[in-house]
Amino acid sequence: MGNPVRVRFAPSPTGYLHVGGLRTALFNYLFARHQGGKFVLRIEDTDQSRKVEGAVENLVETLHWAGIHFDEGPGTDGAFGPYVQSERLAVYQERARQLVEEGNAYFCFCTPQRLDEVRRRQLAMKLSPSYDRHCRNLSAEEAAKRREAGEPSVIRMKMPNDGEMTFDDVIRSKVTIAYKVLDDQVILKSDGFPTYHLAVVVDDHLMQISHVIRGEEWLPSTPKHLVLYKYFGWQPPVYAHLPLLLNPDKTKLSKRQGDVAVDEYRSKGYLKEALVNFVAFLGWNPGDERELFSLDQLIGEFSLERVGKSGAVFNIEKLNWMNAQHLRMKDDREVLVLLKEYLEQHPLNGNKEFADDYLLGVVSAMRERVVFVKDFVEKSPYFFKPPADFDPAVVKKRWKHETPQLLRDYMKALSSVENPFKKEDYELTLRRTVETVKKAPGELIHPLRLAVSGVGSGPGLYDILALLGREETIRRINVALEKLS
RNA sequence: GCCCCCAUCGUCUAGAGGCCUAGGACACGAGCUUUUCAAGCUUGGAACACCGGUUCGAAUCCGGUUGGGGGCACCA
Repeated sequence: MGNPVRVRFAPSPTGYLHVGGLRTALFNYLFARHQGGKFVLRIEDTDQSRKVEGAVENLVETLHWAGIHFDEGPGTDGAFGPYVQSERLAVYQERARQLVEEGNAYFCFCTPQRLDEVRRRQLAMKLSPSYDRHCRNLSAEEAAKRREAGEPSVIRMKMPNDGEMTFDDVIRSKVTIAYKVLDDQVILKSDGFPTYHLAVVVDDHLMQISHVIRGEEWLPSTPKHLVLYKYFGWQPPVYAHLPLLLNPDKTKLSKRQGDVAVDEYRSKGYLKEALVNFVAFLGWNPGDERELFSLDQLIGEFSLERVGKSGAVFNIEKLNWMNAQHLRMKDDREVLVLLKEYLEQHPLNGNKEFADDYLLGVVSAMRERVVFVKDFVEKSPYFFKPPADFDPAVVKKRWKHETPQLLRDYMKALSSVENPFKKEDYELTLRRTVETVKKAPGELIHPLRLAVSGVGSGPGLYDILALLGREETIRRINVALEKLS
């Protein structure tokens, strides 16, 4: 066995957790747990201009909601903190200075305007934009003099002039890039903050990260990181670059084309189980035909070897299906808890309280027919309040001349039954009622459903009646009679 | 423009040279079941981007083409 497995999820706190971020976090988490390693959360807030108030808290909260818990991170200190990069400035500055002293980096005094001009010129000449290394050969003395004079500067790393680098990636095997297409990257900005490239290398090393599992957008800059490892004389981690999550038009997943924030899915009523399961299958699969997994099962099965290379479109239809599946896997009691939560947050008119037993009845009647918890209310509102109106199409189809009489007969029969409190009693009574007048059951069943629910579809009629109870059933029939006759 | 990555049904994917007249899932169509709607079951249509090689044999290996994506900041 080699070094202990330590992985990290390192988002920048720009507001909310993106589903792509969730996927990256999840893969890191699954890998860590499967391997018996540690999962670290590190906040990459080295761009002051992109700071968003409360973003870290929100990020952590969302991760926890999804069931992804970190072993070390902000507020959960391990031996390698702090885990927020803006609190580690001195570390980066010292390392940057070391690089300068050893001749692997240099001070650069070029102004943003000059850089801009250079870039424009290069573009005009159809060259790829990169720093022209104007300050690379400044003497140490001159650099010191200009810095003392108060001239703003950054530190750039020196890229080798020629040759190429080949590195291994668990997902893509070997990747080769020529040094000459790589820039003398800024590693320390003029405000004293590091750029991503320096911070990520220093922190991953100091935090003893064994595997870097991150999005494919980092693949082209990995050689820069590797060069830094070489300059520092450190052993680089194992890299695994995950395929991107895509919009339906195959571009990199972004808002404008649907929801992208985990919070949005959460508030739309997606179960964390479904979202996690779904996102895990974007780029990974267990190799057989199972696809419904709990988080624990994912941990048990996950491996980087089974991660694919090509981007995956975020397909909401399948997510919906998975949500329904996960909802069905829960027993009635668990669903009851979710339903009560929903009811609390979305009070019906009159704020009526419903007994657990009643709600449990609704759950078992509707569970095969819902995708979201909210559907219990939205797809069968008649369980929560009497129908305000009646579906005209159904009225037209089912409400016949003889209907009112049939309904009256049924009410009468119901009233005379001793104890019509069981589902079977509603059915028996109905069959007897139609038999006496020589009608088909359907001639009463359909209008009766319409009368009590206002619509033409739903759970078994007798389930509805039994839940509503005799009194309410009769009340609703009378209202329907009044409104529809 | 330059560099890197990728390429199987509309979508997510299985497939690591013969088991592939390419399997599963979502979505879609049909049927069965049923008091309705779902669910369930059965079933249908639907893909190896293209061209060359290698090989007795290629979705699988190699090369090229095309297509798509990503990256080229004092952003991550």
